[in-house]
Amino acid sequence: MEKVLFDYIANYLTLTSDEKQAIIDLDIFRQVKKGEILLKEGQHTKNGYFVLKGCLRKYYILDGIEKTTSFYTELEGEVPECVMSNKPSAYYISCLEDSIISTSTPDMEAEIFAKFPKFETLCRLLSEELLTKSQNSFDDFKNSSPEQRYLNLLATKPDLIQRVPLHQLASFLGITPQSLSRLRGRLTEKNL
Amino acid sequence: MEKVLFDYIANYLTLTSDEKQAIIDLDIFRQVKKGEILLKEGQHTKNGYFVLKGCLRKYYILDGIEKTTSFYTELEGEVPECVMSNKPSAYYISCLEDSIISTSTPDMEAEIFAKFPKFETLCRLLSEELLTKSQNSFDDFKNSSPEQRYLNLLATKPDLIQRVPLHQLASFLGITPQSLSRLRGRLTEKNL
DNA sequence: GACATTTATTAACTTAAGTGAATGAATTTG
DNA sequence: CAAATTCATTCACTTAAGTTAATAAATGTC
Repeated sequence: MEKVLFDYIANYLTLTSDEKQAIIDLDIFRQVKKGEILLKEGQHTKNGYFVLKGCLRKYYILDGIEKTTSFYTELEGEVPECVMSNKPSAYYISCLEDSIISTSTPDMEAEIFAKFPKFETLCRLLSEELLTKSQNSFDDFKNSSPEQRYLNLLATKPDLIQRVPLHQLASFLGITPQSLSRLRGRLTEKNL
Repeated sequence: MEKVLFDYIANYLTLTSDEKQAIIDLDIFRQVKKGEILLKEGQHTKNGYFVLKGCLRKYYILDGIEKTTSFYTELEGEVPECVMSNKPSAYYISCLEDSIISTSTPDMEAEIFAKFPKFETLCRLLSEELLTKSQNSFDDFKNSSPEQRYLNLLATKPDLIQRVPLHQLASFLGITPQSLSRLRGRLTEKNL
């Protein structure tokens, strides 16, 4: 798994073997079993999550209904809001497939930034890029209909539709499972 | 305007007078007149924008229709995607009110990070916080109906509804101007 | 001040999403 | 393997959003 992570980092900057060793020494890799819940509503974790293999899901429970808003697959992840804010988490993060993830905490970051300032640059670049992507996705979401969102997902992340239960995809697309089912019916009818 | 900016920064870290002077020396403040377009679709700006006073608007033109996806008011702003990606901009940024903004470029950042590493920490913290906020807003958007979104906006940013034309608010809320008008009619009828 | 443009609303009609309920298939679990 | 749970689909019905068009008010411009 080190290789997967280092290849990813190599897109942003070059690490010396010292620096790589410092990351390995942090002992950040963790195996997670399908179904395990990493974060629950009301909890105060300090862990950020980054997926090396597998898939995590972020969801809220509103009026007793699960509302999935994100999936994290290979080379994706997030730092939960509660890590930054000290407020209890408003949502859950669970594991959809047996996964290997890396976890980090603000303390670990502070420690490694002090030793290797380069890592702070890395984190800055990553969060700037993620911010831009998040804003882009949000704009696209606002500018498109449920059908366009589904087709867009099909075009950009076809694997998700295979890996993930459809009713979870539905709330990810901002609609109900019934609507998604109907929408797919309409589409396959059109493309006979 | 320096004071406004420095007070904002003070929420994240403490600056020495040397560091403040370095910012002033960058000469980043700029007056923008209502109606001015700061960024057009197809352009390749290197400028990020941060509003000290006034209001900017981000919009796309799709099928000849303006789709507003963001407003930036006091102490808000963004670094356009084209700054990061070298791709031409997919959207416009225009000025809704006579405004005072600060602009920055990656070159300016590199220069000041080299002199004062603290500024890189500031930028990391800011983009991490903005990322969390962006993800939060996106989640809320997915989890709510147009009516809930409008009511939420009314509760959290009542000033926007005064400052901004309603048809621009509509696409910001992910609906058409007609739907927003109807929705408001429904609401005022309920609350007689 | 007259004219053009922008903005907001309203209405009639179409389309699609939400809701509640039922069903069967697939998957999980004891 | 049987029972329970989860998952996907379908249906009938309700609600609301999209669309097209018309109108009037507000705003900006020569």
